[in-house]
Amino acid sequence: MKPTDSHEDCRPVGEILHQIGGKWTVLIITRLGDGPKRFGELKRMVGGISQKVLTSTLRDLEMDGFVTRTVTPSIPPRVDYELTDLGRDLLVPLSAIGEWAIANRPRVLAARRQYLEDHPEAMPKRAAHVALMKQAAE
Amino acid sequence: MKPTDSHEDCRPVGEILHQIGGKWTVLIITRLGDGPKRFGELKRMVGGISQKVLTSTLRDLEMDGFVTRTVTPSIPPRVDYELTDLGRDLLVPLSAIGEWAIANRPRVLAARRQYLEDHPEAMPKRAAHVALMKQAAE
DNA sequence: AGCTGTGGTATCTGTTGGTGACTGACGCTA
DNA sequence: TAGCGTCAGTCACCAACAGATACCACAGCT
Repeated sequence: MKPTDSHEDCRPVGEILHQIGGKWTVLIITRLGDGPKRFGELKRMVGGISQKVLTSTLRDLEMDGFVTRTVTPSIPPRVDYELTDLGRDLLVPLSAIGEWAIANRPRVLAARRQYLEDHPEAMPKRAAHVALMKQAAE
Repeated sequence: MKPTDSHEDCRPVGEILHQIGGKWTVLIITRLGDGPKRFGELKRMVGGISQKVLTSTLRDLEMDGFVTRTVTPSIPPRVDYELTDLGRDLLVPLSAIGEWAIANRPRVLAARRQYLEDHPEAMPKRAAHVALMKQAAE
């Protein structure tokens, strides 16, 4: 089987999913789904994100054409972020997968517990796993 | 310090999307959608992935309960990977977002070109952006 | 001996994301 | 009038992680 053909169908998927797979991206896009938001507003809504990371994530989303950035040069300055048509378009499959994640998280957590029972030596190395395991513990 | 309640709806989404947002995860899951595959078979089908990354990605997917790993201790050893029910379940929203990515990649690429025109000084810092820009250039 | 094909590990580097300090013009307040 | 907080960032530094390169053990074939 030739890698190249089927390959080309899937590369862009990987690329774009890699983009939106950033740690905070989904949170931000779904928050913006309710309407335009200011920078600090987003920061408070998301909770736990640093300014630097929020800034760069929003820059990326702006670069990809998912959000617009509107600056009002007042004192204090005001910056509004809003989803573009493309962003709202993305919101559809994104929230679909979001609902899937919410609905199936127990299954994933159960699978993790199971895995650790079956492979007791498998120390979870990745932080994300540890985080999920803590969720599983409660 | 809990910022918001709606927060809790979205954390799991971020976590799971971060997992499947790995560079190769989507490729692998969609390949496995056609049926069980052997390690080397997957490696050839995906094309360009290193063994280590394929191994660890499959480990993660196994840990999350998306694939099963069946070892036949022959010489040479044989390892088969197959989607679980949970994995096939995930395949549905995942391929939805996959189709979105394929359909909308031109829009994203156009947005990137536009952004670089509007902000000529904005050298893309992230490697993923550079990769996409190269795609945009051709 | 040397090669291929099997699945996987050891090591190293580039990227991501996180922390804390700093900006600059203003408004509150004590 | 000196200090503190708001707002939307930037900068320097750093730990953690993802992913690429190289290697391993085993068997069969030539």
